[in-house]
Amino acid sequence: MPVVTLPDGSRREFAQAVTVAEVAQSVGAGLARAALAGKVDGRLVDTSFCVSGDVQLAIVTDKDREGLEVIRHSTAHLMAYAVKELFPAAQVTIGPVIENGFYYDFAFARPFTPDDLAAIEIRMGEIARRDLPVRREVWQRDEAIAFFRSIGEHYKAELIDAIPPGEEVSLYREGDFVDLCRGPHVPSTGKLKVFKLMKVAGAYWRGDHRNEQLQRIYGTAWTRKEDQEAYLHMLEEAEKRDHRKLGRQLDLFHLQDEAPGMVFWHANGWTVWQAVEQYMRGVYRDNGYQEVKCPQILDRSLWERSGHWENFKENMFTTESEKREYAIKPMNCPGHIQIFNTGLRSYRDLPLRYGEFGSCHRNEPSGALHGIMRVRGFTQDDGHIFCTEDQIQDEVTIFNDLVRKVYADFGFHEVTVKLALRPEKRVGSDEVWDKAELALRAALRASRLDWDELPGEGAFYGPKIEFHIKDAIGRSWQCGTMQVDFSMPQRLGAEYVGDDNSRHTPVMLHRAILGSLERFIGMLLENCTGALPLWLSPVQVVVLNISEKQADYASHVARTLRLAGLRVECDLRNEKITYKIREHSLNKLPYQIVVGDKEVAADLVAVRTRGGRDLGQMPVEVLARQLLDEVAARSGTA
RNA sequence: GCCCAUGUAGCUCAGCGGUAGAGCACUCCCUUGGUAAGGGAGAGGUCGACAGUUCAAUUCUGUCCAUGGGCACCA
Repeated sequence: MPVVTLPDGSRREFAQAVTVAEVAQSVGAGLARAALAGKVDGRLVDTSFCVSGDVQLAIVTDKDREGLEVIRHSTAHLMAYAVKELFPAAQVTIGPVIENGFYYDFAFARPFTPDDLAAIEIRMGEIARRDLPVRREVWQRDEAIAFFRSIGEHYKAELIDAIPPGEEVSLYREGDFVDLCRGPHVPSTGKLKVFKLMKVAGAYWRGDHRNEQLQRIYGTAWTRKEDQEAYLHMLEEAEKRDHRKLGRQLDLFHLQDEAPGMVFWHANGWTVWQAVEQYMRGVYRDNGYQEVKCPQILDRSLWERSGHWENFKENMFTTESEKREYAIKPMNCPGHIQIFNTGLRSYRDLPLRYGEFGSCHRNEPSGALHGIMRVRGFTQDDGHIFCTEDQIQDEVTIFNDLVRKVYADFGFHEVTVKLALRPEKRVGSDEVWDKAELALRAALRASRLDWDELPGEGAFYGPKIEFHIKDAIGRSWQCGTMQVDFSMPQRLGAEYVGDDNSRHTPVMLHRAILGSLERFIGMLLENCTGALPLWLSPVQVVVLNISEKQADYASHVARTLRLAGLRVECDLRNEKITYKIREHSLNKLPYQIVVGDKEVAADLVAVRTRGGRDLGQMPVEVLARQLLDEVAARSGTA
């Protein structure tokens, strides 16, 4: 006699075992129609799930987040069904839910074309309208494997083979389509109404590039048509925030065919760069770093000793001269160790912190390049801290706080933190890795940060904390990082004399706050849609004359503001004031000063912001002071 | 590197087996105008590169290069 407790606390008693659907029906016909799944004692199940004992039960509908996930998962199956109907020779593999939708990977002899996608989407709609019931079946694993082999689904057979013994093998059947799946799914295909196929892409079987490449079809699915439209609209809007578009519009930088992955910084972009770099130089200065600068090119033997050659030679640019082979530096750490090694260091010198704006080159795979976010020539705000084991946690904790302060100054408040743990290919003993990973966890806890752990994603010499920021369309990019390294100092012979008067190897912390200046500036642009805060704007103020008569006065105003330390332009073109204002506003120029006869007569300036806010008339000295305050505060501009 | 798509004027894009078109930007002229586009005229392109098919290729085919979206990679 099961007693079912609903989320509102009400209890229902049943004479015998009941399904989730029947419980929903007992509450009301409307709820029964809306039911997509159930949540029994916190576990998501099908509406056909049978409740035999006393449980907490919630009926999941399209109002619930889980309901949307079930819809997306079932839509992935619907797509696989449609693909199998249209292309029986295609093999199905996996089809998970992802943010905003789902994908499904297929093995098929020829590529799916955009026309195929359109046909698949139409067929999906037809199958959905058939309103086929979706039924769960539990199979014996050997039978399931034999079954999928018999219908030519070899990937599915392989997947079942990999399910741990003792775990249930569940299949879902809708119409003629049967798929291995943990579930749950919607009760029938008629629940799937709002979806759209987005794109086709290649993807490796089991995510391994040594395996065959499958074809992945991405789709989006929603509970309501309006939600899908809003999502598609959001994507369109996000395109306008693309840093590549903004870079062109605002005349910041460009890339061209002759230099793939290397940036041409224009005067405006370089001004932004300098504002960022000078700010970071202050961060070095105020936080106990010594700024240094190392050679661009170093002998191959050094990279062999550091371990970089073995791990990354394919991705290093090399050059040779007089029978010596060199590598263009992909990293700054070996250079910093060379500086460390020039003197006999004492434990009293530690922690010793070096910082560099290090220009690095890496021959990244062509497919990895992305605007200025992922490039081949880039500049890191790279630092290395030489310290003792006892100092690690403090240094990492201080760094964690510093990163968040710097990000806040740049207007980033949503930062996700990840901890990448030992990879398969690594140097150093397990004992050393245990120590390094524990140290980073302890520091993260001390900084009261939440983090996700990424097994196998660490650097070859140590684990790393990663600070991620999202771009305009929600892709996550690593910017800051903190890495503990017990190996490289030893490999490159770094030593200090301890208080016991004997030699020790220091620990090395690799750290960057921005990561690469290129990427960080790209993120900045997308984050503010090109409307940079005043302190970072390439041109902060433009002075506009209404007609020729005020040209001298306008020049005088511009000169005054420039002498006050602002970046100022004067626009004396023979154009209407409305025309000039429109153009500078589109260029996101923060402050526009209008001077006409009235301002000349009163010795004032009329000020407006790029957002169209009228700040009225004021003496130019007052304006200068206000703007300098805004620069100092690093705040945004309307 | 792999899969798919794309590459035409400075930018955004249309077009087509018979050697190219729009809007904006640019130059000149008129206009001296008070807070997001005043009017007129003009100039500008070996249609990404190289091969092939063809009487004829920007258009069709192939290779390469680059870009975009994914995958893989990311010290």
